[in-house]
Amino acid sequence: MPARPRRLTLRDIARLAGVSETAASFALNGKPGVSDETRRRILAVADEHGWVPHHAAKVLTGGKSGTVGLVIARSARDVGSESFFLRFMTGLQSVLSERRQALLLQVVDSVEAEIETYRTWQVAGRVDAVVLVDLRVDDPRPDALADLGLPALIAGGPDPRRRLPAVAIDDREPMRRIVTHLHDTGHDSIAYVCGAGEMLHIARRVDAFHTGARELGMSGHMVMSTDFSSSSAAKATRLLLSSDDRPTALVYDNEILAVAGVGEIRRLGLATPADVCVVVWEDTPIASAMEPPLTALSRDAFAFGSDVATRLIAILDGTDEATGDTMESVPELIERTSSRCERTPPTEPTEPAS
Amino acid sequence: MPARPRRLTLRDIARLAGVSETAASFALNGKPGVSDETRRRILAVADEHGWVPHHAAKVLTGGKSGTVGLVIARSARDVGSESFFLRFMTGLQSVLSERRQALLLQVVDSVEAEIETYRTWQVAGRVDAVVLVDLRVDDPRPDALADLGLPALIAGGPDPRRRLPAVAIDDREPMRRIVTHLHDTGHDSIAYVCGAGEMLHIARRVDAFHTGARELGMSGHMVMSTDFSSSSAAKATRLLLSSDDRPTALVYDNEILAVAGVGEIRRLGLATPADVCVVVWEDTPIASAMEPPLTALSRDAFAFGSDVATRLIAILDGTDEATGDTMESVPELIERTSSRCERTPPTEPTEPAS
DNA sequence: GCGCCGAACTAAAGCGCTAAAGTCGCGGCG
DNA sequence: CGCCGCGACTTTAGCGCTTTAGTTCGGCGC
Repeated sequence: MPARPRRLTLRDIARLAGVSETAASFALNGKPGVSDETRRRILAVADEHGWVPHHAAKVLTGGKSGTVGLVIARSARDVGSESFFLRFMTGLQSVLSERRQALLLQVVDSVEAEIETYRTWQVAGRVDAVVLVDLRVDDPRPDALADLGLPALIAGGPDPRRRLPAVAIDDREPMRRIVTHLHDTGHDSIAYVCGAGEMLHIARRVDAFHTGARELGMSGHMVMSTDFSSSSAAKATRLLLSSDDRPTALVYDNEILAVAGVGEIRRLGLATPADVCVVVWEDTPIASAMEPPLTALSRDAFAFGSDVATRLIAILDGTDEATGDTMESVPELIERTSSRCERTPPTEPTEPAS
Repeated sequence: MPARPRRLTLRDIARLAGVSETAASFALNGKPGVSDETRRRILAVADEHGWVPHHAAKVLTGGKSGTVGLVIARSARDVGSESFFLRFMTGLQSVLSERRQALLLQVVDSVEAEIETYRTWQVAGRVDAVVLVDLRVDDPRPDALADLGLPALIAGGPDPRRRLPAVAIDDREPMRRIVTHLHDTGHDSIAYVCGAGEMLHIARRVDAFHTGARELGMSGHMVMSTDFSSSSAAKATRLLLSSDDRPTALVYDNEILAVAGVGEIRRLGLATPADVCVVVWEDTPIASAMEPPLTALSRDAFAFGSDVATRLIAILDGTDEATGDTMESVPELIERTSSRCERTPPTEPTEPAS
């Protein structure tokens, strides 16, 4: 077996084209200083040999690393449960790939480890920017990143302290729509089975849920927080439905919870939508294929990912002032059978009992 | 705002510790050539200032890039549908993170673009190795990678031409078990709704499906290939069940197809498992939470990912001869209600009609 | 004919690190 | 007593690229 030939360097290309390294560098980077004729020749040689600049060398000489970082702080086995995240990442990638930006991925198990990863990446020059996901209540990460001076964009904020820009998601309006929809179809007591309460977006949804129900004068509005697992969704459902004045509609945070919930409802001898209506906060193929098909909030995770990537690239290019938030469009509520019940629509608002 | 201080270099650390750069380098890399005393001092200084070597510089001086590449060649919007992939990636990451290996991710839309990405990564020195997924029938990638000389490990092979090592998955045995299970519970005509037929693993499953059914003397065994979408799964189901001698059991390739299938079965006025039994090739929370709960093949995608990562690291360390295949353990078939039918078990094998 | 200018190049330095090749002092040995 | 060898360093070169400071040379004005 012949020794693998040393990889081609700029020097080789320059020699082959009969010019200096500098000339070759100018030509290949589209800088002035070489005649068109020479430039063409150099490019031809480089192309012919399939030359690609050595990444490390380029970075070392002040170049950008061409890499965006993403670290996920969840217990590793949990990450894979819902499809939102993968769809989001794919959307991110679709834009990044086009711009020849790579995605550096890391899964860690705590927010502290995540911050440490950012520091290391920053100091080692591994990434040009990072995307921050899963913002928590009282999250130390935006501050940490701002202090580090590592360009960052929050996916799903906004940052309560406004130190980092965000592609924000409005969780309140969709929740308001869901609650209104349920109210308009005759429900007076509803419940929300949500994920981990320390997530900022969950906290916002919970708040909007209560506020919305209260404003519409509903008599019951309960929230049960789960750990995003099927079993705890089933348990929450059982608890909620076993009370005497049980809610007539349940809102689930994602497809995993909803599937578990619907199963549990059936097991309790109740029917959907006749006895209990169901709404899911995520429209996946699962939602529409279930029996009955589930009313769902149709968020476009892929588009969200590409929006984040697009904004991030603008920030890196300096064409975005890297401050302030952009807002994702409010998702549509796709009404399906699971919330099509025969309750009498609310009559004229009755005088409150008090 | 004070100008951000220049990042600390090895030179700074060396100066602060009162030694030469080389001494510092030796100390920080655990190489001989410095006294314990000096080494301690250097380490203390580096630690105190939170020094981390500049990645690009390290790579440039012959170091490994500390990065593993993964490129996914699917139409971007398709990637997010099934959970297997994300769980696999998380498993990968869990091991890689521990070893401070980063994962470089790229989504492209064709196998050709994928090969081009490998070439660029290789020449630019961006990755030390890559993981190859979604092997196709007549896949050009293993050969391309072998020719490039870029260390690679196939997740889910084996490579038909044996040019690359693989962490192989046995698709035949699980399929044999599924078919046998169905046969033993009294089915004589079964069908398999699979994904894209050009995938190598799908081709193997299809083959095992037919072979198994034939060996057990079943009178019907049909296969319908889909594009992994809900709608085409529903269509396949409809077609299969509308024939006069319709199959009494359906096998689906993943949770998306199964959910769509079960919905369609119900829409056709048939019941599961009474009229049609269902088995899914993937046990997710969805499978167990559905009504009825689905009999499913319990593959551990997370463990698969970590096995791949472990083997890859061994290859990079040179502790693995980087040839030959390791085999994932055969997944268990979790029997649930969806395949618990009341058909009479097969009597003594009857004489073939011929 | 001479100086000057700009275009088209080249030489050399430097990014942050590693590694091969010194240097220096000291104990041991014939 | 001179020399060898060795441990503990330092000096120097070099990884592949960019960039700053030259260098050359042809043309142009006067």
